Amino acid sequence: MAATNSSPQVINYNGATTTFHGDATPNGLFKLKTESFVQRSDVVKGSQNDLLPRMGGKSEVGNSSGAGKKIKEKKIRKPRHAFQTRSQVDILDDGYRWRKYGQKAVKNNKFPRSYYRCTHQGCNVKKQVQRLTRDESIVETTYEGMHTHPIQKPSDNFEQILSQMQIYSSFGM
DNA sequence: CGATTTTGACCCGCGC
DNA sequence: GCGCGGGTCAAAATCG
Repeated sequence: MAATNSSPQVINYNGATTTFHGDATPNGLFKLKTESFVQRSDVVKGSQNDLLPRMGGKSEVGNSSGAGKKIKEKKIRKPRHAFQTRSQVDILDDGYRWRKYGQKAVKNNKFPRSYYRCTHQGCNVKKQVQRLTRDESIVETTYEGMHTHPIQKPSDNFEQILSQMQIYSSFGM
């Protein structure tokens, strides 16, 4: 469901308030509709969140093949950026294709959290969307990783173009 | 028919 | 050591 490619009706940042927290860009390209800034040092905490070998996953029921050995690689910091967008829909399309791979309910929140993943080959960008119980109109989107491929979506909104432009300027490295 | 969604099960880290 | 919370994957179901 939700938006499909070549869909005439796509939910964009139309009248949505986006709040960025985490790594701010030195460039003043952030001229989007920023109403209120929320400070949250919850992004990129002092923890090692490198790429784990294989955590969650059930290969086979009752399968205990002791062959999973993996050495710990270097601790690479995972770029995690939280975005708070004020929208009525959780499906905020940023121009990329996402495939939902899970949904879990949070204890503090009444609404479940959705996990999305980029359907690109080699692009392991993850994104999670969570609705705030306090404000059902507020959606917290956390992006993990960065895209390295052009957007294959008809972006008719200038704001979107600016958004991706600034993203490339900051993370496109 | 293919891609994507949906739901349940499984796993890991941490706390107690 | 066990429990809780959070996160991921896999198979089945559904949409286009």
